[in-house]
Amino acid sequence: MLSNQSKYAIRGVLYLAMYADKQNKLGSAAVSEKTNIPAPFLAKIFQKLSREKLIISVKGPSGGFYLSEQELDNSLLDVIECIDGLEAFTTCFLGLPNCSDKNPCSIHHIAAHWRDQLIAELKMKTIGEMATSARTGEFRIF
Amino acid sequence: MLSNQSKYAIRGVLYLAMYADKQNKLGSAAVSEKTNIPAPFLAKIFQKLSREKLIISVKGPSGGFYLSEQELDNSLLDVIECIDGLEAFTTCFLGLPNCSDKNPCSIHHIAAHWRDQLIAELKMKTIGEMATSARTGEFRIF
DNA sequence: CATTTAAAAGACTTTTTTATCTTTTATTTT
DNA sequence: AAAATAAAAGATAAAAAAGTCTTTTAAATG
Repeated sequence: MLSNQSKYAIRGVLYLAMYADKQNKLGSAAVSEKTNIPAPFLAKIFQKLSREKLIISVKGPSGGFYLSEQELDNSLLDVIECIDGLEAFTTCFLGLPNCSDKNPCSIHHIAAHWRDQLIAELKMKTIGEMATSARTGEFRIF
Repeated sequence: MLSNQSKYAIRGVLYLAMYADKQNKLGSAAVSEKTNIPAPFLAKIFQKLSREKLIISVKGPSGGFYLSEQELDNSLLDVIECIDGLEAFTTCFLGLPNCSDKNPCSIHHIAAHWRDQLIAELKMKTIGEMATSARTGEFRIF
């Protein structure tokens, strides 16, 4: 469903949201160590995310990555969209070109409804909300 | 979510279920032409399916592939399982090793419910039922 | 029984995804 | 301004998935 890149991106961003801020920036190497995400790969992913303004990057000494209020307001779906795009969510489950509610493929009715729900939920959840939940121990990110 | 192989497998099997039987076997080349699935790739997929007894293969003149009553009773999930396995459905959405209801990842609650429903429905639907629906024009497979 | 037909099996190629490494650029501190 | 630090960018490598081709094996028909 999600590519490894997207999975790593979500985990990396949530780690930053939880443990980094303007005063305490974190390098990709540090996050890699804590989350067991391959370091150079995570660096690439952070590059993409910062280019799309989903995280803030600061070069030089005491530089690193963090999220401000603004970035914390983005949704999980924004992160996925930045890395994978939305094709996996919007294209037919069986890969048929003209599949739709009016002209459904064999598993359209099974899949489409539930997929819409998933998208809706991923769109609602902000990074900040998720980080708060994680801090209260509601779930873990590594 | 599903690999191309699984998508092709579902479409190929449904085509056989609809248009082939013991008297009228179909070769992979014929199915390929009708469904626009790359011919040698479909042949590979049919090999796997016949090895797992999800379709019947007969060699020689007037040979080909078809499904008998027995095969028509298998579920869509059986086809997916034969090709991709069930990992995509059973492993954590974020790839965390110990993710479970008790010890959830950040999107576990969002994703797990959705996925369970999808599995349940794919398990219920038999190839035969799907083929019948397709014949009545309820949906299309190419 | 030889020939023909069609699938099985397996080797091989290409493309995509995943991952790594090196060089460059920007920022801060001294 | 120079040195040090850390991310950006881009080139490269490895692995997996997708797709193709060739040879072998089995069955049926004349």
